[in-house]
Amino acid sequence: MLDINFIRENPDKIRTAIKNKQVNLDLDRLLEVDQARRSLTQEIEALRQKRNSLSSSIPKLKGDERENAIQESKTVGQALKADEEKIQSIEAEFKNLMLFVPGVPAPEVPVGTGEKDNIELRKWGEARKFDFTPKDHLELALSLGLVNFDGPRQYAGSRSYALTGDGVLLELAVLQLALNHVIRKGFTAVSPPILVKETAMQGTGFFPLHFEESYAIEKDELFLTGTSEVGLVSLHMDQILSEEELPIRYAGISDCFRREAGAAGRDTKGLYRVHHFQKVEQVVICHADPEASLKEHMLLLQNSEEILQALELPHRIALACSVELGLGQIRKHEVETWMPSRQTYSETHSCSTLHDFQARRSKIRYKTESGKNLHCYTLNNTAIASPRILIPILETYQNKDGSVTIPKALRQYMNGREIIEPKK
RNA sequence: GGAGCGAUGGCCGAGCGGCUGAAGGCGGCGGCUUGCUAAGCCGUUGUACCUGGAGACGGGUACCGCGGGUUCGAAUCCCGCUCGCUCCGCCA
Repeated sequence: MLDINFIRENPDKIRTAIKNKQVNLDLDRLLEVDQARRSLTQEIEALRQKRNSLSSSIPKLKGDERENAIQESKTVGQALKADEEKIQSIEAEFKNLMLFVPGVPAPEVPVGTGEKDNIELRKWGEARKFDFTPKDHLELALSLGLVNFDGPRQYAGSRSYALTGDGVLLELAVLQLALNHVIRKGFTAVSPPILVKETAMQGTGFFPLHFEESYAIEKDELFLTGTSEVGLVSLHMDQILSEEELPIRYAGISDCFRREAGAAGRDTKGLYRVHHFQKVEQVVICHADPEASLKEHMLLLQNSEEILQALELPHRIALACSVELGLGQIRKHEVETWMPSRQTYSETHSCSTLHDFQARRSKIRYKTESGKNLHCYTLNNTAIASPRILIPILETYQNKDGSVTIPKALRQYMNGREIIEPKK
């Protein structure tokens, strides 16, 4: 959600954002409703003022004067009731439209219509050259006994899987590596609720637009979060923080659930696109300052790169173009890790700046030294997500005999082991 | 799941139809005091929106968990919901 004052004063910026992000929103209608809402509010407040002054005079009056005042107040009350009913629908429409106003992309964000317009900023590492025919992660994982698809498919449906044996340990290892890495950077570990109310989904910007992406527990009116970002940001919902608390840096760890509603039939094989995964997520709540926010953004990006470097996985950083940005995102960097079987860099991390988009929805503010309450800025980035990250690990670290060498950084979390051998 | 109790400002806590944006205390801030001194005294102290003003600041409206109702008038009465606590039951 954006500041309505900003929207009123900068309709052109919003219009451009709507166009470049390809958002479906009638801005003129919003401005119209805003105008109607304001003038009706003024009318209502004038009526209330009248009623209040009558009410306070009534106890002091006697006889006819008192009766007249009561009658007049009744009349005012009726007019008020009519106006209040009228404003209800206006207010509802206004609130709904406000939920669809996009954040304005940062100046450096390229205008684009698809992934092809993202700008590659840098690459790290060299894609491994194999002197044998490499297997893909699916073949490797199956032959090493790291995963079971056949069973889960029957009782859990498509895109389901069970990690087994060393697959479980490998997943725990990457999660621990990432979590410890960001904890060392001063982030506070949090394992937040993943079953949340609609208010948290709306507050973080996932609802109403991406309602179809989440699993709903209808019976209890709860939703499964697709990222711990929801739980972490919502931790401070409706709060006025003190300035000294900022920036707040969290390392969330949680199961993540995604319906992949718009991706039917895409990436159905293997561990790339699944409904349920584990993720260590970085979330920052900082001052309402674009510069400070940018610094935090770069810090988040750096953390993720360092984790991939610790794993010695080749990757690249791309600046997402306008249409690739989510509704609230101001800027986003994709971190893409080289996946040998796909012969391409594929997204494993996503680093976003949202300015006050989430904080306004979630009512997260802080009090400045001068006593003003400002909405915080929020940011987030993946630290690691599994099992997707297992794809480049298995494929990159595979050996000719079908075994997989465990990356050095993970060995301390794998009982010091160096290799995963095929089952006999 | 059953029974009961509760939700008031940053915190504690009074109010239980008009005099209450809300007593009192704590905390915070400003000032005074400097022989009650890790203290005393005085003042001040919420949030949002509308509106006037360059600003300082002023006017108005709303908010006593949330939403509705009764009433000329609701923190106070009624209904629904949410959350918390206690007891019973069930249970990782």
